[in-house]
Amino acid sequence: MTGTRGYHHGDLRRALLTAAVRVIEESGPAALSLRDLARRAGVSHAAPAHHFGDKAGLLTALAAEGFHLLAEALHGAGGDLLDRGVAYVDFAVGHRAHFEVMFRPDLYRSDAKELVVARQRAGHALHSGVAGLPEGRPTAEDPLGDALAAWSIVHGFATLWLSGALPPRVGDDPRKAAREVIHRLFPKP
Amino acid sequence: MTGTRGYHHGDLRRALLTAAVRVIEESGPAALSLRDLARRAGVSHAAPAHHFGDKAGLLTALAAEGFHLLAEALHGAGGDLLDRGVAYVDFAVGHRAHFEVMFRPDLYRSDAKELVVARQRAGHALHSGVAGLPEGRPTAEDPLGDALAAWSIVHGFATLWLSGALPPRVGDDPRKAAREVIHRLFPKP
DNA sequence: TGTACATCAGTGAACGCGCGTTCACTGATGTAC
DNA sequence: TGTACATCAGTGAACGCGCGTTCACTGATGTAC
Repeated sequence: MTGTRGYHHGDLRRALLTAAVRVIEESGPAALSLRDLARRAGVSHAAPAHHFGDKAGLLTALAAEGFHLLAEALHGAGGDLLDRGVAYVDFAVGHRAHFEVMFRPDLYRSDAKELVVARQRAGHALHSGVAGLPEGRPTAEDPLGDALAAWSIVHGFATLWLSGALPPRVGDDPRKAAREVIHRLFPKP
Repeated sequence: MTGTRGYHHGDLRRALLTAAVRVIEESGPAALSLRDLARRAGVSHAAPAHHFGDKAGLLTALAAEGFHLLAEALHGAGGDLLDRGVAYVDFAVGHRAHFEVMFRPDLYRSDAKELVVARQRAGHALHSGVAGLPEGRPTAEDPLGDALAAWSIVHGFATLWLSGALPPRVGDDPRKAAREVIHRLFPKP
C-alpha cells in the first residue's frame, strides 16, 4: 500500500488536519480554505464536509487536538515550574499552527464538547503544580495570582517570539531565552 | 456642514481607518474587506485604493498608528514600571484592533518607512526606564533580560485577556488584575 | 462460500456570492496669470 | 475679478477568481444469513 489509493482515502480526517497545520504555518489561519485542503489531500473539494461539516468544525478539531497536545507537553515536563514554563513555550514554537488557533476562539466553536474537554485538560495541566512550589515569596498565599502571572509570562514570551516582534539580540534559541525570562518571575535562591 | 457631503468626502482616509477599527473589533482582521469599508464610509468601492493602494497598505497605516498610540500611552504613564505595565495592558484592551494588527506582521508591510519609524518609537518607549529601576534584584545586572520579562508578562496578560482565555474569577477589571500580575515580577519591598 | 443489503466515504457538476483590481470617466479644488 | 488649466478625489461598470454549500450519484466496505 505505497502511494496508490482507491476510492476511499484511508485517513482523510488526519490528512486534512495535517494539511491545515501546514497551511496555517505558512500563511496563517485566514488563508485556510476547505477547497485548498481537499486539493492538498488529493480529494474532491466536497469531501471535507463529510468529516468536519464546515470550516469551523475543522478548526474546532484542530484546537481540541492542540489543547490535548499542550496538556501532554506540560505533563511530560515534570513538576518544576521552570521546566513547565519552558515546555509551554516549546509547545507554542513547535506547534505554532495549533497554538495560534487555540487562542483565537472566534475561529472555532468554543462550546463544542470535544473542545471543552480538551481545554479543561490543558487547564488542569497548567494550574496543577503551581500551588505548592514557590517558597518564601511575598505572594505565596495567592496561588491563583501566581498561576496567572506564570501563564502570562510564558504566553507573552511565546506570542512575541512567534510574531517576530523580539529584537535579534534575544537570540535564536527560544528555550534558553524563555528560561531566562521565567527565572525572573520565580527566582531560585 | 452637517451630514451632507459633495463629491469629495473630506477625510476619507480617517473614515476608512475608523471603519476598519470597528470591523476588526467586531469580527477580527480576517473579516476586513476594502469594499465593506468603502460601503461603511458611504463611498464607491474603488475609492480606498486612492488612499492606501491596497489592503496591506491600509493595515500598514493602522499598525503604524497603533505603534504611535502605544508610544504615547507609555510616555503618559510616567516612569514607574508598574504603571507602565498597566498602561500597556490598558492600551491593548482599549485599542484591541490596533493591538491585534500590530502583532500580526503578515498582514501588513513591516518594511514600510512609516511603520519602521512608528515601531522604533514604541520600542524606545518600551525599553526606556526599565534599566534603572529595579533595586537589589538578583538579575539587576541584566536590564535587557528585565525588559524582556516585563514585556512578556504584560503582553501575555493582555493577549490572554483579549482572547477570553482567562477564567471568570480573574474579574472584569483588566487594570486591577494586570497590576497584581505585574507586581509579582517586580515586587516592591 | 456465496449472496443480498445497508452503510459509509468520496465524486463532480452546479449555484450564487463577495472579493480585489483595472480603467476610462467626471466633478471639485487650487493655482497661475 | 476673471479665465484657463492642472491636479486630485471619487465614480461606476466590468473582469475574472476562489470560495462555501448543496445534491443526486457511485464506488467500496462490512454484516447478516
